[in-house]
Amino acid sequence: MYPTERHQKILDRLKNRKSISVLELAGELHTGEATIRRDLAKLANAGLLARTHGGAMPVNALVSEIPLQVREADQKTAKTDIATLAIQTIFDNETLILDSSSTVLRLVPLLKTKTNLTIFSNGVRTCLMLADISKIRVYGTGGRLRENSLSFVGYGALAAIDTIIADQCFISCKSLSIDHGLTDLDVDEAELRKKMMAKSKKVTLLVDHTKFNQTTSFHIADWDKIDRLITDEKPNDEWLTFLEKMKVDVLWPAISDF
Amino acid sequence: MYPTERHQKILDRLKNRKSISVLELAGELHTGEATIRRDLAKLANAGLLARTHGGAMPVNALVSEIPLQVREADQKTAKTDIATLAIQTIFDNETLILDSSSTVLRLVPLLKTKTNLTIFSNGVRTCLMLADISKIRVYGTGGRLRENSLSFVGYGALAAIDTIIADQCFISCKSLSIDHGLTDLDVDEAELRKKMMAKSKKVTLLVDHTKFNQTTSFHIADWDKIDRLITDEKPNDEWLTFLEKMKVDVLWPAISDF
DNA sequence: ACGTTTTTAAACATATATGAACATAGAAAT
DNA sequence: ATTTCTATGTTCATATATGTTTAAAAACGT
Repeated sequence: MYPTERHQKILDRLKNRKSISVLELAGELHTGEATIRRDLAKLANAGLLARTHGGAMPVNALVSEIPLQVREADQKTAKTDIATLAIQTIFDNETLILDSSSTVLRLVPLLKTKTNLTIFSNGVRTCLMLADISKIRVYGTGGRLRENSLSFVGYGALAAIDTIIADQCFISCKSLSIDHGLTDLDVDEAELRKKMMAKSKKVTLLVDHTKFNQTTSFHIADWDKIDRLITDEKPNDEWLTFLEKMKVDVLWPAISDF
Repeated sequence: MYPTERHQKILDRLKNRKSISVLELAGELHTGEATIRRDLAKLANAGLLARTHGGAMPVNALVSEIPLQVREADQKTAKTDIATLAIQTIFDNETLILDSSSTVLRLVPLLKTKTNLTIFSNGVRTCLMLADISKIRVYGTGGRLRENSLSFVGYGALAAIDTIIADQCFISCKSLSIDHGLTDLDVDEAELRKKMMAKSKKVTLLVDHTKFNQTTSFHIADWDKIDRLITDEKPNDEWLTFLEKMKVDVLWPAISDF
């Protein structure tokens, strides 16, 4: 049996179930566990299913994004580290664009240390948190509301971003790859981030280390669009060399240990 | 069973309950207490439930996250009465505009009884509550965020409303007067409501009885722009005569006592 | 306020799952 | 026929998940 044929069978089996195990698949498809794991890794990478320990779950948006939220909760300190570095790159009187990601959201409380900021965001939670800081002018993009991420996307959001020019934008994404650049699971979010970057003089990417060397369905940008990358762990030498070549400034917490 | 799958089950179980205990979950899901505690910690960390001693409570995360303002607390039954009447004027497949007022907000939970609605709103809380009802397409206007009302106003909001045509709009206001029509305390909110009315085939005003015979600074509209008025008490004869002359349909709760 | 009981979170132990490295076999290309 | 490539299996160090124990914290009854 060819891999592609098996991939299809795996997806078929998963369609009618809420989950399936590696062992189960290995048995039914008469192949080894390693093979199944490799298959699942590919399918998960393509966004066709969600990997779990011991098996996989279908990615019916509803089901899949919740576990992702949970997984993200683990990275709590990572995101705080990132935010602490990021706040140092922001200056008084700037106009910023913030995306709707939870990583960027962590930056919001720290913004109260700056004065006279103007901030645009498509994140409902981001806007809500910013509303507490009265000295910041906050603009929401509006647009279609994505329920699971509580963010505005689509034509309305794109049009809103189109009307402005920002000094900086801070964005995150689901996955990073040297070959494929930044990618995301949602086409609307990807489009919007593309626009955000285009309308900003400087682009900073905030991502924790778990996002490296992964690819998801929708392309956001290539590395030449990124000015600065802030993460929670020192990237490996391959990445550092690559990022230097692409003229991306890289910041991670250890850098302050000198 | 995988952690992610169990997380989902925990959330499912919690959906229909006011609380659930660790022991109960451990029993039903055939796993140890420690595991459940670890799960709950993660889910709570992700904001998907609230931890209690011995168990967990559902946290309608989106809504409860926002402290309900004092304004919303009083006139509670009045606004519920109004919402109950208003929902009967809404039909499946309609496109609605809702303003950001707390009176109109009370209408949102009742919208789940309708199908295929498309809703535009400038209220952040309105959008958040609507996000819970997955079968509704929700569009936020975006614009400058007014902190105290958590609503979007200004050019961005006006431009967003300008792009649409709605079947109905539901708006409220600070004060009503026979001579001066509808008025509000905020110039931006007034402008926006004017635009909302202009872009709707039918305009319904939701106001409790305390708003009658008052005037505030900014003019929203005269009575000829209003198609229907829903309130919580029968207006006096002067008002009834006037509203009849202006061809405004008036609804109040007593009307259903027949 | 006090002591008792329950609940919790951290530390540890164990079992299972994972991905990387390597090896092998068969298919495709030369 | 030989080489190259791909798919698969095997092994192993590591990561993850769960259960168990224990000390501290919180809730409770008196």
